[in-house]
Amino acid sequence: MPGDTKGRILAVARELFVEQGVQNTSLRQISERLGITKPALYYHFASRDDLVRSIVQPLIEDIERFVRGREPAGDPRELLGDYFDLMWRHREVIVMMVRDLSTLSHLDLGARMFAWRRQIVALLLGPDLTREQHIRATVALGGMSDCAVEYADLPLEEVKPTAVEAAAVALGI
Amino acid sequence: MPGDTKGRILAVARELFVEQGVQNTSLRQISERLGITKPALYYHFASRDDLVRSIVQPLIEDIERFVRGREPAGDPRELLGDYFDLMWRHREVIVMMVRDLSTLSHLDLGARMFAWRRQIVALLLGPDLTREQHIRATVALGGMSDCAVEYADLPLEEVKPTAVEAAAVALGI
DNA sequence: GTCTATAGCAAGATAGAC
DNA sequence: GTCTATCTTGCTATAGAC
Repeated sequence: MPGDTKGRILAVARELFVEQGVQNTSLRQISERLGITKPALYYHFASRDDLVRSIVQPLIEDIERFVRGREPAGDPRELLGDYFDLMWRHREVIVMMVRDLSTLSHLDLGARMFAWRRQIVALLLGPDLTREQHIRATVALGGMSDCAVEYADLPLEEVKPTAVEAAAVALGI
Repeated sequence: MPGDTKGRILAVARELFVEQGVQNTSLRQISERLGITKPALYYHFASRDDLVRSIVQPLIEDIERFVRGREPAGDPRELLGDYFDLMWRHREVIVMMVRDLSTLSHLDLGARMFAWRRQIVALLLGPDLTREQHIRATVALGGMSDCAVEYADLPLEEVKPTAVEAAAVALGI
């Protein structure tokens, strides 16, 4: 683990991205904080985009696993809770993404997030939704991710039960 | 209204900012779409920031008026409805802001939005909140603004009643 | 009020030595 | 793997003529 420059780059980059935004962080800043030079970064990552992508990747894989590995018939409250856990696990990267959606849009993350949410709603309420159900689901899921971000510094168990409960009643379940 | 170049600049800039993000839009693009040159913009706006600020300003003033001009004793559902209307009126600019929060962070919009939301929650539930109430309020208000953005193309009356109702039950009122 | 021309800068990225 | 040096590009912004 020592000598693992690639890992250190990822850590420092994520730190800076979360702190001041992806767009407002240059490769120069990253390399300077690491005590190396800019070109050294290019030995480990093909491009700036490659670096950003590597940071977002774990979240993407986790979500895809989440929406695939479930059958629709489960307990909706449990699903809401698991979804909250997912948001919570990745809340740092989510803060980063949410603060720079337009920068990350060419990684087609906006469209993906849309698709994921639709799938999760389908798992919760079935594939055929009324507009009313759709809107309620937006309030519920949108509100829950806001919580994972806004209360990121509190202990999980002080946030999750209330957030899940509020989402559940918003959904009408 | 003709000859009002300043107004045309504002309109085109907002269009492009909403479409592709503030950060991804250059003054060159704005001037080209207008059929004028880049320096002409500087006759009407002191800087790029000045232009961005001019676009966001109406939303800011509207929110400040909203949180000031109310006494806490009103009907909470009516307040939720009026808040939804506010989000709805400015949904284009909100999309723009939300997609580039880190770019706009030097206008301290993040901090302001936080403060506004705190004030609105105080109007809804009083000044002394339990953590649980706080979390429920985050779900309710966060979910409602998500709706104003996600269903921006639908008619207001197809979205508002359900969104307000979902927010109200999430709040526990 | 709008133009041409350009200054000045910082970014991402590459070449090639060590 | 990391360095020095440099290329290229695009941006905001200004000077000054018309």
